[in-house]
Amino acid sequence: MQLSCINFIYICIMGVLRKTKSVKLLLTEFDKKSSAISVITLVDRLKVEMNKTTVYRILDKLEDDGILHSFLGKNGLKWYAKCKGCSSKTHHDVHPHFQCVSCGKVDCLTVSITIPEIPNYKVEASHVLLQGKCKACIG
Amino acid sequence: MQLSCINFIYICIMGVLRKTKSVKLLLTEFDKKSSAISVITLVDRLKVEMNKTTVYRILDKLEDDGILHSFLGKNGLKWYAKCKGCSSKTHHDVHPHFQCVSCGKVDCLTVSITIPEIPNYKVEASHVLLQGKCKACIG
DNA sequence: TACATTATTACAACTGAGTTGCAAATATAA
DNA sequence: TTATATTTGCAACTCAGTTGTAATAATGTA
Repeated sequence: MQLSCINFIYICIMGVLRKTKSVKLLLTEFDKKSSAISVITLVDRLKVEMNKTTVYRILDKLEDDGILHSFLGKNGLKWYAKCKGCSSKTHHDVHPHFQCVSCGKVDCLTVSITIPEIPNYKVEASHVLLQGKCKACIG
Repeated sequence: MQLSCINFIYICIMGVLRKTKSVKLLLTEFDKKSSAISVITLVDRLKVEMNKTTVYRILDKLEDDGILHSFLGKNGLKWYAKCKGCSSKTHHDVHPHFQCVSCGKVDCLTVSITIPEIPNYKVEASHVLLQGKCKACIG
């Protein structure tokens, strides 16, 4: 059973993040969709309910608290998705992301990509963005 | 023996790219350094010699002609590096890039990273950005 | 419930990378 | 040298993301 964001936030220790109307609305967006959402989409979708600054600041805090993780899409735009098993201390979401060139959708992939040992370099983090066609767009 | 950019450009078929003073200056920058250079660095370094619009437009053309390839760094900023064995038709430079968190330097890595087959996804391109410490910053 | 404290929000103004339109300048071909 | 096509500088713009501040709302405590 996957815990919804809304439920999760009521259970987990959220640091100093308050249960405001804006926070709840934002989390509801991530409950609706399992795939990632770009910040510009969120700002546009919630423009009636809240200011774009609020969106940016809440997303930033939710990431700090290990509820969401962020990454950059193919144009350098920021995306967010739900974390699975992250804490505020460590983000375990170092997984690849897939962006469909047809419909633009971005998914978190569960496959793990092996980064080989590279002489003279000490690799500490990896960002893998794959592009191609998603299931719906292949047919 | 590695051909310098300046020499390379005189030999290769460059489409409709003209040998202007600005093009030569830009290519000289890539001859000086073997690692990648960010656009903002280039714009700043060449601000006396040319307009930033010129920098952006020349880089764009050099990429089209397979002389340079571009990718996004950790902040979504654009970087360029010399291509090795690319033509204007196909860019072979689908290699990982490494960005040092200490000094900010970005290198093209020669290692190849295997992207596994992913069910329901047709992967067409991959962007891999590794972060950590480079040789100079490990010690 | 009421109050004090602290976090959050809206708003407007800003930053900075990257883009666009256009007239003037320059490279190339004839 | 001239005609043609490309390139350049400039200014103004776009747009994602940030910052300061005053007002507002959530939380803890009495």
